[in-house]
Amino acid sequence: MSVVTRFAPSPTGFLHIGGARTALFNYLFARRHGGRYLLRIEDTDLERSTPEAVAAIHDGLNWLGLDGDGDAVSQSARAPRHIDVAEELLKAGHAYRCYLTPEELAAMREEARSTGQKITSPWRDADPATAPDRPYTVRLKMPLDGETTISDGVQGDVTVAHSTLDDLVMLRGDGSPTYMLAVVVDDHDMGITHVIRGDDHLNNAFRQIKIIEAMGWETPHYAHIPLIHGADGAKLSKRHGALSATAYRDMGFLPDAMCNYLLKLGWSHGDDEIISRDDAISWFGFDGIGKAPARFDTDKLTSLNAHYIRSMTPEALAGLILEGKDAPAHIIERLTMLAPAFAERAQLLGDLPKIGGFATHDDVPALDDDAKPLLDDDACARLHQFAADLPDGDMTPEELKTWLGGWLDQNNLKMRDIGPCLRAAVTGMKQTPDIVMIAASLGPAVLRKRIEGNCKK
RNA sequence: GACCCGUUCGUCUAGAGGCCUAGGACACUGGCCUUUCACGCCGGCAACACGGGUUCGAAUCCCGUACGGGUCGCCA
Repeated sequence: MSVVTRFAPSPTGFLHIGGARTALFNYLFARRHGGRYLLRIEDTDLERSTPEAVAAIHDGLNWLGLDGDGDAVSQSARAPRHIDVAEELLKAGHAYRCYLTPEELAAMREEARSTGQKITSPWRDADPATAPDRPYTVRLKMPLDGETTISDGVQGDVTVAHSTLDDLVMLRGDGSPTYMLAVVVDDHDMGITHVIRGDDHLNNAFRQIKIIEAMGWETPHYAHIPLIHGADGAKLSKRHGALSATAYRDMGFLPDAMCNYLLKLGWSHGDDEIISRDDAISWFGFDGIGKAPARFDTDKLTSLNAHYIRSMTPEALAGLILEGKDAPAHIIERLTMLAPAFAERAQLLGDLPKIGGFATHDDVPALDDDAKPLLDDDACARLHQFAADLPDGDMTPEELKTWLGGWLDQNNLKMRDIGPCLRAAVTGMKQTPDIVMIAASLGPAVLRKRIEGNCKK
């Protein structure tokens, strides 16, 4: 049997971080089994669904490399089909028209809540001839006794007594299908074999199964994954910072880091931490998923991001340092050489231009507050001497290091006498990678210009 | 309230009765390296929610308690 999974977000905003993980798990499971991973937009609630939100979700999925196979299905477009199924269930006697008004329902619900009972519509077994002339909903007839057990891929065997299940509404008073009906019909029609979703749907599954059984369809395999919580353990909400996947892109996180982090959040493969997409595909399975909700930890995401930044190519890093701007060939070459060293101290993509900005041009860089104190009169005197003695030709870092060693000996100086002040004058900063490597990459002309510019006294 | 699910270091987790004086990662922290910062390396802190069983032996199995989460919509 070929595996078919789906990610079915409701387009009420952006791609939620929890949704992104659900999508990832669906994607991974499908790929693992050589199956298909589909997308369905649950836009049944037209009032809350917007085209912008649909676009935002696609944007988020695309960023993470989790586009669905083929075009996304729009649930709202399938309403006629959903209604047909409800009619069929009505005809077969599995469903009934319920004429309860919202007010009556509210009262019954309150009553049921206090007694711990489920609500039961009096119309379930009423004589159709007594039906009033007013809008009605179509409800599924739940079995009155017995129980249902779901063998969930993550939760294991879960059993619920039918006596706790109320007759779910499939068609609203205005004739439109509800989510409960729509998911079931769509999953069936799309041939979904494995339903992987948040465990907030676990209880719904028992209701949905009854529609499936009433239609005589095959029940899919379920895997209800635990939700993600905020750092304080509470449900993820706005006060926990960013909720949307793309907000993390804007903050400077890499999609690979995000996927790796999301994968590790609630799923594990022994002690493995850095997991490539290929490994994830070959290792992923429900047995590695924990049952308890996990807390979102930005620190760990950040450390993973730092790792993935370091693994980027020098060319890609150079592009990031330039923030997409054009630069002359010698600058590109310089940045490509320096990039790995810059990457070593970056945690977010936005750190790169801050760290390597001084190398993106040949002008004299401004001194920041930490660098200024390093350039006192003594330091500047040494730097002028250094600039005067420096040979004209370009040198490799090794050659410069050798020359510098000799120069220091001649002048009876130590590296600490020239390193910090040279760094300050040439980069404008107190902290950078190896100054010898930087100096070599800048070349004598730029070095002299910057020393003179920043040591005018 | 009813019904479902869960509970190992601060956080993510390894762990499927003896391999556990509980391992890894992030965070925190001591040190080394060094021209600064970072990386790296070495070390430290720190957990089986609680109480009963079962067993020669339990983080692992059973029961209860506490706490946390989820669901109970003509929302999805």
